[in-house]
Amino acid sequence: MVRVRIEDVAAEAGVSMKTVSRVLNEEPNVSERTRERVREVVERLQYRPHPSARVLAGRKSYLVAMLYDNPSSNYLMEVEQGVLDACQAQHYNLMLAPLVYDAKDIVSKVESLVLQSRLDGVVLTPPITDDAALLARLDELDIPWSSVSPTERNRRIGVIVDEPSAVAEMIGHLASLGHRRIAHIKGHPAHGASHWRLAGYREGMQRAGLALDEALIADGEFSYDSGFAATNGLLDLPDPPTAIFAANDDMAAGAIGAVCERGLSVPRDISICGFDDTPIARHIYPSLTTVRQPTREMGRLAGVELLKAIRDRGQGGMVVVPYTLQLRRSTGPRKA
Amino acid sequence: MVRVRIEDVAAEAGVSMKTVSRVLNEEPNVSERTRERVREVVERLQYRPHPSARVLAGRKSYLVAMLYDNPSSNYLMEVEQGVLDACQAQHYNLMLAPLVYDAKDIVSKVESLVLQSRLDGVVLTPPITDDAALLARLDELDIPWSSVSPTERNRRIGVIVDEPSAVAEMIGHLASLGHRRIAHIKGHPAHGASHWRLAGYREGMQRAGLALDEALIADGEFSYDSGFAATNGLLDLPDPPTAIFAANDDMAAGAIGAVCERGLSVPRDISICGFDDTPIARHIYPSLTTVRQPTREMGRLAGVELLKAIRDRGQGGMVVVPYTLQLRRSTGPRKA
DNA sequence: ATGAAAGCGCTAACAG
DNA sequence: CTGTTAGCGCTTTCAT
Repeated sequence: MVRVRIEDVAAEAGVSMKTVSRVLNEEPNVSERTRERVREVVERLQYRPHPSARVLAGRKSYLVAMLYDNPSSNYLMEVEQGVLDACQAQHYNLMLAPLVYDAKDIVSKVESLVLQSRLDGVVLTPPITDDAALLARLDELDIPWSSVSPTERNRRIGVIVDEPSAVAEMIGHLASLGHRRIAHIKGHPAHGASHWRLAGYREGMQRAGLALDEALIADGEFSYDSGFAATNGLLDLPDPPTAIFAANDDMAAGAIGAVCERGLSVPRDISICGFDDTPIARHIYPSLTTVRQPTREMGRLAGVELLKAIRDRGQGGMVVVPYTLQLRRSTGPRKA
Repeated sequence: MVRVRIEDVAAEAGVSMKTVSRVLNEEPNVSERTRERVREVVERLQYRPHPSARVLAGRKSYLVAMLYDNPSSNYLMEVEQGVLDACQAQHYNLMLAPLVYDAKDIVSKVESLVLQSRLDGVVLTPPITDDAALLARLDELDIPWSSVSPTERNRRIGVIVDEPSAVAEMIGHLASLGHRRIAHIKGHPAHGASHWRLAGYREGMQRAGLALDEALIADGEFSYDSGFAATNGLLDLPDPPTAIFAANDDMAAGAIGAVCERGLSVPRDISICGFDDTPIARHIYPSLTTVRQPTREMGRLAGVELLKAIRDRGQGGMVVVPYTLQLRRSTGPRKA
């Protein structure tokens, strides 16, 4: 089994190398008949261009990187799979770039990464999506970038879900179960998602006509432990909440842990809900009511939009994907 | 910022391109003085070889693939990170190759992958580790391969933990808590791990001097749902177990769900333990007693051993890494 | 121990 | 619309 080269295809199709190259790269100036013939030969010979030769000769690297901070979160790994889906479909390579989000030298780190590896573009994930200096530098270098769930929603290219509406709807669900004292455990302050989820909480409370008690808004940082601690604080309040909306599933899991630890029961004594629909949501007891974001699909779309922009600056945009409320067993009617 | 090429280094050091190349690739036939001088210039100019040029000109691809079946398991993503650690450290690229494990055409699929992408080697994960036909073909093609937790432990290159001992120790722990009727939920039959964990269960029971009741050995397939179903079966037994060892954490989570569903309590009414120490183990209530495998480290070592073999056939071997018992809250004394 | 020349397989720039 | 020529930056081969 010896490798088929572009020359072989050209000979077989009775055209020049360059014509084959044009067909492969969907460049203009090839007649439809020739195009067809070349495609047929490519298919028959199972020809695949040699990636390194392509990169070396051309000005594109066919390489994009995904920049991320927390390498072991479930969420990120789902996104990664999605980005990978998009890249593989278009024969791009994906480079994983774990970054310690230390604002000090992040710009220069990314800069050398981009230059050294000749990246064609980058996918940004929270909270790196919100580093203004980095975004500015990428623009200067003319490197297309695409963001997953950036805080600034009108930022050119990327994917978002309408988080405030999702949360407001979730609060509405709790209200419809009779809850009036609904608490919120906030996410990590550096993540834009925390901001939008809090906004959705406020809006949901208002829409449901419920009083906003600042004592019911607790600090968290997206981790299990922070959800656990925040819940203990809430339960110690003189007039504790009957429902808690945690800004993500990990914190909701922590909340359930804290409630169970006190010998209370979810949802009988208190309802808990989260956000993300990570695998854990189905695997804890009781199963978690949460907002489902199509995480993998979001990664894929972020990749697709980025590749559009790479092919043609000016293409690619901000895609809004739908969320869904996953009503499971951790929420129920307010205790009589 | 223009790219430094090997020519620039050569000129600066007053030698030929080829000499620089020799130093870079640690080839012989360069005097120590020259070597030093070249290294100094490389450092000063911050020179990095262009990966594509290297691949195109040479016979190595600097590319290894990780073959896997189930793309969304926590376990696999940890392993992947580890393999990535090893690759990045040695400037190799990692290609992710999700494969539908359908024994029929897996050999030819892998074959074309290896040939088309010119892989220098592959990392295999369960259950692909155990496909004899595939292993034979890789050997024929002279492609080095490294396995993570293969069933056959004397298979040349890879990483394992001593699973039978780990499980036997866990059973010993349960026995020391007074449990005598200890059940086991088996893993997926196609995975070698299932075999070893069952063996460890039998051995542990024997060592503890406990009777082996085949009715207490239930089928599972590593999923939450299969653990849930198996547990329901066990609890319906005329003389149900007081402790359950599930072959992985997901099934243990399912077991806890099934127990809670019946209004029973873990560990008061029944003890549950798992295997793997995935993130879920700390995030469910009660937190899960389990066997910790250093998953990411295992991926890294599989990568390291593979790269040794790539550099020099005959190098690389089977590494045994230590396990640890993570005693948490899901196991306790047998109910009086 | 070192170097010169000839590609690797493709695309860019320029001709027709 | 199509083809020719000259590299991309490195490693290989073969001299010296």
